[in-house]
Amino acid sequence: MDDRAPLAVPTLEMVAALAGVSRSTVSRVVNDSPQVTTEAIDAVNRAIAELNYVPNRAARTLASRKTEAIALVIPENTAKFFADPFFASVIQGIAMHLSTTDYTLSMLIAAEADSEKTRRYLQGGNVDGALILSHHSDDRSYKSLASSIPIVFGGRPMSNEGSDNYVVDVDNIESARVATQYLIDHGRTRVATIAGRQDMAAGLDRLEGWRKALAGSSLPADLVEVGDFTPHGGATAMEKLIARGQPFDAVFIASDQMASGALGVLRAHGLSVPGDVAIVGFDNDYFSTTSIPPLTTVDQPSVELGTHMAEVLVRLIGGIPVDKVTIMPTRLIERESV
Amino acid sequence: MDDRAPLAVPTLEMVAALAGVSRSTVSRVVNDSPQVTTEAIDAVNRAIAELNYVPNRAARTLASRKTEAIALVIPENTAKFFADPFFASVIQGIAMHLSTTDYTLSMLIAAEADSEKTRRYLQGGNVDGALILSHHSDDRSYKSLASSIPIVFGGRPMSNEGSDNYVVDVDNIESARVATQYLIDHGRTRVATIAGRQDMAAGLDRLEGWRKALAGSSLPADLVEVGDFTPHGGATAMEKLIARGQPFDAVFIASDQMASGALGVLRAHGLSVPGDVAIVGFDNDYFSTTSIPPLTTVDQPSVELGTHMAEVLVRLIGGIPVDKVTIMPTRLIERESV
DNA sequence: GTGAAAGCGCTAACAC
DNA sequence: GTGTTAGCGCTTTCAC
Repeated sequence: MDDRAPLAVPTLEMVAALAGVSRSTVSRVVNDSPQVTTEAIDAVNRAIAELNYVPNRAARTLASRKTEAIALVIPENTAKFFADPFFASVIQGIAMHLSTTDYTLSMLIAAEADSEKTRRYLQGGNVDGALILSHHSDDRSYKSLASSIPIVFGGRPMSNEGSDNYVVDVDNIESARVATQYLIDHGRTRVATIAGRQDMAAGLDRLEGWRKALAGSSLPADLVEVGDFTPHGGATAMEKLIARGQPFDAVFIASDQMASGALGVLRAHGLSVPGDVAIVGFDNDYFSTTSIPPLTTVDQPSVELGTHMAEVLVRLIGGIPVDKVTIMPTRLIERESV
Repeated sequence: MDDRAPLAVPTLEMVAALAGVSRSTVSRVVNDSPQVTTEAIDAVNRAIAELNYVPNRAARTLASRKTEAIALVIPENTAKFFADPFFASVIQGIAMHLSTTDYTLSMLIAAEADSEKTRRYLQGGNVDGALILSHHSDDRSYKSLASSIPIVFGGRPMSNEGSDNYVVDVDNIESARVATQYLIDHGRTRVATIAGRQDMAAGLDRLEGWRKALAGSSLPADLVEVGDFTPHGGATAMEKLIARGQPFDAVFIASDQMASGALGVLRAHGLSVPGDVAIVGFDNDYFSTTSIPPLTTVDQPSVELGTHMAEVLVRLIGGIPVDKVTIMPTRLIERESV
């Protein structure tokens, strides 16, 4: 109507004027301060509605020193696994949970080249806290950050000496042990493994679990090939395993994605599952349900892992006490590959 | 060393003092203003390094009215497809590209319940622009936003009447037509389709392409079942297709994820691929390369789609002219399912 | 319970 | 080329 003030973004001051109160009062109402009279609240809310007022986040952040933002740091090498259903689900869980709060989610692909940039961003008062997704060896730099800003790790950091971090994880060692033991309990005596990347905790720990199970049954633990958690990596690892020429009747594969690649190779070599080779995977992603045969695998609550990470961080920021370490439960899903 | 000023975050003012210049000059250096003497630049940079100064983003945003932030809006219904390799790749492309710029990526899961919240966020001066990922019918609300903030759509909006939007997409109709024609050219005469969700443009358009090819060859176009782009949906659709009792010797499936589910059903029914039924999928995700048999499919440059979306938006924000519509090329990958 | 006043840390005219 | 001066829109003591 009035073209002279075309896109005037309403400010708190305008709301105050319209409501007939001071800016402080408007601010109090907006921030749910308890000590404001009902009348004032009503007047202000009416004015807010009428003006279609939206608080300016930058101004708020500047004045309050709170950003209401959380960073999701994904190391570049991990970003390549974006398509991995496990990671995707974790991220989805994080995003979904945060969308129910007032926090904003900033996604950061941390270039390994200049971790400086990431550190600056995190320390530059851009966010109230950070979620750091599972990654490899050089996570020491992030750990140091924890002293200046709340941080929650998804998957234990590689360098876990201090173990003074907040982390949400599953018990990879025990889960892998159980999975391997399952194979042994089903009469398999030559149990190989396709391990995950050895520069990631999950890769390391699942291999460790496999070793433990074998050691406990005094079975040889020599058949190990390392993959990279991708289908292609799984296929390559399986090729190598077969090329060794040593017989095996079972394989514990550290991720269903790798299993998807491995299964194809097995079939190409005329090896049947579970007839010739029994398989147990890890993740319980959709591949494991649609594969031929459906995969016996270790289920981990991926979405919940994300949800919980977000929850822990939000509490941490809010000064509410939380457990440093949360281990989410896994369970073996029995299907037809064993 | 000096415990009396423990965590004093350095400000621009401190840098100015240390460098012996005014705050304006520091600001100019930080913002790469051309008209500053080399000496001044050096002095400032030295001070910045010494103090480990990081500009406060909120203050900057407040003063300059630029946020240097971009929102990635993912409609809640789309968020469920987070694990879909196609979406994951697009997001990865976006994030990777943005990480090379100064822009920050805010991920927003847009709850359908209150799209108000999303709109407010986008209009509240929190971001300089927004990327909106492919979604369903009620995208009209977002389109109206385009007048107040630069917006780029990934995948054409459903309600494309005005077509006055910036969009990055592939030609789904033509790609599907080519895929279907390929089946026909290989002698198949009863070509069915498993379509994608009909409340998404990609679902609609790929079905349309299939129809076109069939019409062009005067073959019947009656065998269509609708899936939801997930493996499970693909399996269900295939079950229905088979349950019809009408013979078919080929199926164009609107996504490789659905094909993964469908393939299992085919096998369960003792139908061989491509012997009994030829299959062409869509996406060229990793499933198509590891499946048995490897899938002939339509490749779309998913990561590049994301990269390009980000590029277009950044230009748009910068006031640099860009094409409204970008259609990225697809190509048929011939493998062994036909 | 409410208002006044003083910034939060930075950018952006405008002078010099 | 560089400094001065105003704010950007909000929160937050501190009085009243």
